This record gives sequence, structure tokens and C-alpha cells, in this order.
Amino acid sequence: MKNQEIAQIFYEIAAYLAMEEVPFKPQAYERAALSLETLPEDVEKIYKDGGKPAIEKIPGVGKSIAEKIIEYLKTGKIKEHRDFKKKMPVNVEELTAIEGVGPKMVRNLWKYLKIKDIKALEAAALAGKIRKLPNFREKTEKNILQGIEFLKRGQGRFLLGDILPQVREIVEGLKTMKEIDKISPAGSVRRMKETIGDIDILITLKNKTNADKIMNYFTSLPGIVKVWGKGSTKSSIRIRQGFDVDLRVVPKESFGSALQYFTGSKEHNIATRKIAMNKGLKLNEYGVFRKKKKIFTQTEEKVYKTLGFEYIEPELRENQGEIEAAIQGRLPKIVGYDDIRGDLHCHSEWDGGENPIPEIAKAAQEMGYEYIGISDHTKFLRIEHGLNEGQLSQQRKEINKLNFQFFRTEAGSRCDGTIFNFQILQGCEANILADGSIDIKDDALAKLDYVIAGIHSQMKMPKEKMTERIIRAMKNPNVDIIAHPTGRILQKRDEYQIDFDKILKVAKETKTILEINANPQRLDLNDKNIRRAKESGVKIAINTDAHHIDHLRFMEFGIAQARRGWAEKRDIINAQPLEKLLKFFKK
DNA sequence: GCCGTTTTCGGCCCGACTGTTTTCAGTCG
Repeated sequence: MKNQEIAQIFYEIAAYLAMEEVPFKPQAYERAALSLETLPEDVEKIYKDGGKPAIEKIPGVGKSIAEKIIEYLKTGKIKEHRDFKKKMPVNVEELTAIEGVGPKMVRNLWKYLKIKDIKALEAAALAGKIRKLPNFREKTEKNILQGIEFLKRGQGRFLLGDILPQVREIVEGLKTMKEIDKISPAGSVRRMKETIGDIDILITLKNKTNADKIMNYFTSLPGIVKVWGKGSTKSSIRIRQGFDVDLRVVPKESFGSALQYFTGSKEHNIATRKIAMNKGLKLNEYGVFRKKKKIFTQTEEKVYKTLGFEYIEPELRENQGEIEAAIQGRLPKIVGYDDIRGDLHCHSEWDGGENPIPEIAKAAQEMGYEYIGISDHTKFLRIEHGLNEGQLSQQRKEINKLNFQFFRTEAGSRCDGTIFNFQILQGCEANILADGSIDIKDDALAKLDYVIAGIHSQMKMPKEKMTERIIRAMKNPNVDIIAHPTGRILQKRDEYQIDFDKILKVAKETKTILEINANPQRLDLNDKNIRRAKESGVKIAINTDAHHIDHLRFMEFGIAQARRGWAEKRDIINAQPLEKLLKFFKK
């Protein structure tokens, strides 16, 4: 798909136009870029099927940008972009990624010092050349160097899985202070985005209290490496792991609008404010205003209601159609954090995981699950002590025995009066070999309750071959679930080259389920692919891939992604009771 | 350059902070 390549070029054109201070065009290109980036269909296919008129139907794309898209599809380049590059051969994307550096600064750095990338900028800053430029002084130079440092360490974004526990700890600590009335995290953490830039926490104060004590506490939390600022309405710190936390005190009557505002996303806010404007209202972090009159908004529900639409869950706020859906009252009823009834991807002691099966079963019961699926690696993965056919059959015996014990000792014991019905299922995580075959014989696979298959080798195949490989696996009547379907590892490894549309089509035909691997380093499928799967009618399993019972808690991250992908309870097989779950498996 | 149940022309999200400019441009979220 060339969508991303073209989007990248449009972002660059937008930056160049911004440097030349052309009004409004930069936003137009950015909008088109964003639109392309999130477009589920291949732009090349759209053009092939519908020609230029179809291209112009893409939101944010008009006559002129459509021509540029077509130019790229035909020639592999866009002249306007080439011309800009020739005039100013700078790496805009790289430079503007530095905190505090925007297009105008890039322009001046090039104009006076011919700086074109981070390396040159860092050298110039270290040599003290930046402070001598017009409108630049020592502070700016220092900020640039700090920004570069920050970028070098982890691209300035952190995994949700690392951040969320920290945020909760800070929030719990703050909650012990009696001066605080309401408290909530905001920003991308609240939207449960897979990676997080920084953290916002909002509080309101009880009557007749001031923020001093709270700010003192906040700015002296253990593990702080820097206090950026400390005031009566905002304090900002950096903690040891390298990310920043802002604490903001907002007026009671504005809590709803402040929470809405600081939760974002930026794109969602822009769109919401536009709608407010069309209704003759003004929306900002302090409230909703009609002329000068302020409409009180203590809660977010009130904000959305005042604007005339349904409440939108934070996970949906990316301006991906949720606002239109809310206005029309057709928002999805997204899967809840309590809807999951079992985990189907857990590794036991049998393949070198940490815990024996009874311990895993006990942990799953404690989480309130009705079933747990043991899915150990199979023999191709020697390094993971993969099981062979004989060992799978041995394991079946152990699981049968355990299930019999559960049945004997636990039935009827539940306090709410229902029959206790916990069951261990036997699956496996088999390997999809290079040719798409599975590393375990069919008759052995057939004896399992279900089969997960995943790719664990040769991940750099060409797109067509990789797609065929997965399709062949899905066509195997014993394969029920495809594990981590795109293979990405966040901030480490890109997705495999695959034709996801084709995979969805075959998944639908063969009734193969796709996994959301909830491990916070994977989150694969991602939110966009989950939505495509849902729209294609493909079922989803949310699994933790736990190698230790502590990993069972990763489920929350998988559910969050599912919610970001608009998935509903009915789309998720392990949000169903056992009896219904079993019907989703092929045999 | 895009877009339209207030428009096919005239708009385009908004407020705060920072650094260095003594009146504001640039950047961010």
C-alpha cells in the first residue's frame, strides 16, 4: 500500500509550506496526509477502480491534492515535493520531531547555518553556534540539546504497559490527600493509546483549600529527576524512567471541559470545537460558552450533551468517525473491561513457562474467569522447549485429570448460586512454517480443543509469499486462531509485509479468528486493524500470551486496544460463555 | 487547498507558555 508513503510526502509538503508561511495550505496537506494514513483501502486500488473522482472522495482531498496522489501513483514522485527538497534539502520530519523545534526554526537553521539534520544541529548547538543566530539565545540552544537527548532515549514515547502502573501509583498517592476533591488522568493514557508521550493528571480542590500542600507533595515524589515547574495551577516533573508528568488544578465547575480538553486527542478536539462553533458555541478547557455566557460543565457527559451528542468513550476519541457516529446516535457499544471470561493463550511449565497448569488455573479463577486455555509452543521452537505430538497427548491427560477434580470439588460452590463451571482447555501455539504448513501433525492437532498458529521464523519474506503463507495456515481445518497476526514489536520490529485485506477475506471465509495479543510490547492486532477485522466480520480473541501468571493482567491492554478498534462484546470470542466459545472453533 | 442544512466564496480551532521581540512569533497539546 502506497498510502503511508504519500502521507509522508504530504506531511513534508505541509512543513515546507509552513516554513514559507503560506496560510491554510499546510493544514490542508496535513489533513489529507492524516486521511490517507488512516484510510483502510489501498489508494492505488481506489484509483484503479474509480479513477480521479474516487480519489477526490477521500476526505480532505480535492482536485489539486488528487492530482498529486495520481502523479505519485504514476511516477513514484511528486514534483512540488522534489522542488521543495531541492531548494531546502533538510530532513524536516527528523528535525521537527525535536521538542520545541517547528518549521520556522528549521527554516532559520537552514538559512543561517545550512543545518539539515539532527546530527548537524547537535554539533552546531554543542559548538555554541545556535545562540548567535537572530532570535536564538542560550536558552533555546540548551532546549534543543535537551530535546535531542530526549529523542535519543526512546523516541520520546513510552509503552502504555510501562506507564500505566506508574500513573496509577501517583494517582493513588494523590488520592490520600484530603484537599483533593476529584482526580483523573487525562491525555493519551486515558485513551489507552499503545504508546504515551507524557502524562496529564487533573484535580479539583475541596472548598477553602489551596494547592500548595499538594504541589509540594507532587514535586517531591520519590524517583523525580527534575522539576520543570511548580505553580498554583500546574506543576511538571520528570520521573526516573524519563517521562514527564503534569499535574493541573482546574476549577470545580470546569472539571468536565478540562478533562475533555486534556484527554484529546488533538484531532478529536479540533473536530469537536468546529461543531461547537457551528452551533454558535465556543468550547475550551474552561467550559462551553454561548456568547459570553458560560454553561457549567462539571462532567464530560455534560460537555458532550451540551454539544448535542452522545458521550464518547476516551478510547474512541481519535476523530476516526466517532463524532459523526455520536451525533447520529450510532456509536458502538464497545466491549467492557469486565466482559472477558477467559484467556486462551497461556504458556505453562510444559514449554518452559513459569507456572504449572494448576497454578495458572487458580490464578485465572481468581480473576473471575470461567475458562483458561493452555497453549504451549510446539516442537519447531526448540529454544522455547516446544512440545511434540507425544507431549501434547501427555499434557491432555494432565488437563483432563485437573478438569475432573474441578468438577468434583467445585461444582455448585459459587456464592451467587450458579453452578461453578471452570474449565481448562487444551490448545497449543503451533508454528506456521515457511510454506504455510504447521509443525504438528493434523491428527494430533485435531485432538486439541483449539489451535493457535503463529509465525516465529523467517519474518522478512516478501509480501506476497508471507500473505500466502498465512492464508495456507488459515485454510488448515485445525487452525482456529492466528497469533499476533502482524508480528510487530513496538519500538523494535515492524509488521511483516502482508496483504491484510486478503487475510481478512480468507479469515472470514475459513472462520479463522484473529488474535489481539495483549502483551504491551505487541498489541497486535493494533487498533486500526481491529476495526478493519470487525468491519469485515472477522472474529477476534483477546489473549495475553502469558509466560507467567503475572502476565494474565495484560488482558486490560488487549481490551483497551479492542475498544480503540470499536470492537463490541459480540466480536470477541472470549467475551462469550464457554459453551458459545466452543462453537467458534472449527471442529 | 479544502469545504459547505447558515456559504461555490470566504472562511479555516483555541488558549497557554516560552523566549527574547518591549508587543510578539513560534510551538505545543
